[in-house]
Amino acid sequence: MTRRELPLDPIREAERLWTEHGWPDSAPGMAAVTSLMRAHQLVLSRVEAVLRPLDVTFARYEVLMLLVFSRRGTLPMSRIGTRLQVHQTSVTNAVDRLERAGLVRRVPHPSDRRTTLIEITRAGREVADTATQRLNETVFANPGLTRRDTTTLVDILARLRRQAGDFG
Amino acid sequence: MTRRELPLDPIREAERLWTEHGWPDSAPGMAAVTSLMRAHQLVLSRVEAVLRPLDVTFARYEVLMLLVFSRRGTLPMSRIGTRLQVHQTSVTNAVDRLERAGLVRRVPHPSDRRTTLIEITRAGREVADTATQRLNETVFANPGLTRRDTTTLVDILARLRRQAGDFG
DNA sequence: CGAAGATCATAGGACGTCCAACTATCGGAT
DNA sequence: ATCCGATAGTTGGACGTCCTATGATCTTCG
Repeated sequence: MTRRELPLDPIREAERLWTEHGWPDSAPGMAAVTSLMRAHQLVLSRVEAVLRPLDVTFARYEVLMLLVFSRRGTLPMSRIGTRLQVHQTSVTNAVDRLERAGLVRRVPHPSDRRTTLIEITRAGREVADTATQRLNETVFANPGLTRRDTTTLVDILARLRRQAGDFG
Repeated sequence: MTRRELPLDPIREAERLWTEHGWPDSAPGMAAVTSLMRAHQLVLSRVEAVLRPLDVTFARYEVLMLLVFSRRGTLPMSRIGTRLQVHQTSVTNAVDRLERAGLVRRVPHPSDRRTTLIEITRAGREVADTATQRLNETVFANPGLTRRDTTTLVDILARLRRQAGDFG
């Protein structure tokens, strides 16, 4: 199907080249950034494959779960954006699709007419539950790493995120 | 500007909720997947900010570097796709834009009329050099992690990628 | 040698993300 | 009381990624 000539890790290759070309101090950082890009793609596609039959994407699944975990099953758009760390327009996009699919509903905020509240529907909760179950079973319970690597990864990325001003 | 109420790490929060809701075995995996998504976004936006003034994106930068590192400054489209682990259509897209910007050129393959060779231009090399220098200085030399964390991260993600069939 | 199968590249479409611009609405300062 | 800056959402556009389908070209094998 593909090539059999022992496919080396392209990122290790790049790191070697980086060092040889006189940028040894930047080689590890380059490798880290590149690894992150690839790993993200791989993991995302695994997740999307699981969600596809349910007609949701990971982005929309995250919105649903945020609503499921909220007290009243209701949140302002703005709150969704800050919690998920995505641009407001991405929230509008996700909510548009979720609403079209009948999984959430836009309702006016009682006191502030600028804000729109998003309310999860019965169908939305069902999709969220099914999706969670399948993701837990097929991906989260088996992310492709040992338990030890998994927690180390989470810790390191937490430091990276904090350092980037993500939360702390 | 935003809220001052000590913003906790949303991912730690989610992990806690996951455990409380009866999915303790999947909580670490969920946290890992989610962390990867966020970290990817953060790092990518840092990189794109550096490249924007040069009118290239990271995806196109990667194509340019692949060509820079190749013997003759020439590679078939298909080769670019497999090396960068992206879909063929993404390569077509990137090459279209690079060619429009005069950074690469499409030339016919001498013996196989199906394949198209991509050749980097003088201008392409200059952009690649400048971009590399700036990325090295501003991002790769300082990825937001200690050197130790950086190498650990690369190692863990390598295991993840191999496990997903990325190379090994 | 000729048909069937594999490979290469492109076109069109769906999605998510960001940015810039714009409209409403709120709220605080003068 | 009013004016002006901050905040909430939407719209339109640029990009990257994938998927499916399609047209050319090899390649392999009966």
